[in-house]
Amino acid sequence: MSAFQNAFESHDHTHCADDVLARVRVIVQKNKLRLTPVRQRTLEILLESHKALGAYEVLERLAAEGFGHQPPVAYRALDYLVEQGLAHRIRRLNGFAACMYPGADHEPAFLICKSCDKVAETKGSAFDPALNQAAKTHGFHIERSNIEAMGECASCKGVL
Amino acid sequence: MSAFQNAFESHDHTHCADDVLARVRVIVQKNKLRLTPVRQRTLEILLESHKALGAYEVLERLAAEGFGHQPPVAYRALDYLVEQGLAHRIRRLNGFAACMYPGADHEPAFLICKSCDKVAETKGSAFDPALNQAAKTHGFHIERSNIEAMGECASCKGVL
DNA sequence: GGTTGTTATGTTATGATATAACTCTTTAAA
DNA sequence: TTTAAAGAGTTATATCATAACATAACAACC
Repeated sequence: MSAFQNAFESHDHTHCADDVLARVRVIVQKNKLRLTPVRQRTLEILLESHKALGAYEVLERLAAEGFGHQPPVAYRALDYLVEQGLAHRIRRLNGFAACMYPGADHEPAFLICKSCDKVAETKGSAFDPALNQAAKTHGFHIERSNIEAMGECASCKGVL
Repeated sequence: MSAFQNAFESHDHTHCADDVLARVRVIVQKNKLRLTPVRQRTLEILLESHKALGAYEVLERLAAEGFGHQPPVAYRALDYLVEQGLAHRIRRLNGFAACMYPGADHEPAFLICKSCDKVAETKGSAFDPALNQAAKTHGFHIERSNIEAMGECASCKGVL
């Protein structure tokens, strides 16, 4: 089973973000997470776009809204969200993006458009089969994995 | 077709590294690459271990051997190797590792052991099927992709 | 073989990303 | 209502990466 949140197509983004937030609320209840104001707001900021934001971009926003002004404020909130599976780190961009499938327990994979900078996440539940096979054969135990694919989205291809 | 250079198992590493270097020499000839002293030495340094090295670690080594002392010296050599497919960037570790399959035109995937810090590369030629499928369906054109899996290797599992 | 455009190497300086270490506050639980 | 733990804020600094510029080496052409 697989799903794909097409960040690249135009869509009702308010609905899209609200939907994620609603699912997050359920998880927060269920797992008794402490989604404090900074953390909640950080998640909302990530959800405003399908782009990966740098910690300092997030910090700027938080500071402007009356939260702390120093890097650890943003990093801590972001790290917490990542730990809880509510956000992902996009290494290639030194950035963070909200998880589009919170609670789904998946190994995230991303399509990153080099032109519009947006990031789409797929919810494939499993590790890459080839890598998984190689790992099994050699006794390597995979704990986490992630895939980042660079390229160009349909909209941007059309435009160029 | 798939292959796996098991960095985690004990092996004749001199042979392992020499073998890669031999294949690199062929590629250099064929593609008329300019594998200058800094670049060659940088590659050799990466090949000394199966670990990903930070640019500043490489720089220290280069500087000690009479090359330049400033960050761009290392970054340029490393970037060149990456561009030519002779090395890979391991984002998760902010590091670089020699490519174990130079010339094979593959989408690299890595197993990274959290205990011993070594990195093994698989040579699966293609993109992850699930992601590739999602991309196709939505008109996204993947140019490059990479997979990084964290976990623990067989040797380390045994030790712990 | 010298001129010339290109690539490579080195420098200084700075930008961007990330964390350590500590203080005060809030929260939850005894 | 005290108290231990978690959170949020601070200052300072570590780590990773690149911009911009000067000099040297190379190769290709007349």
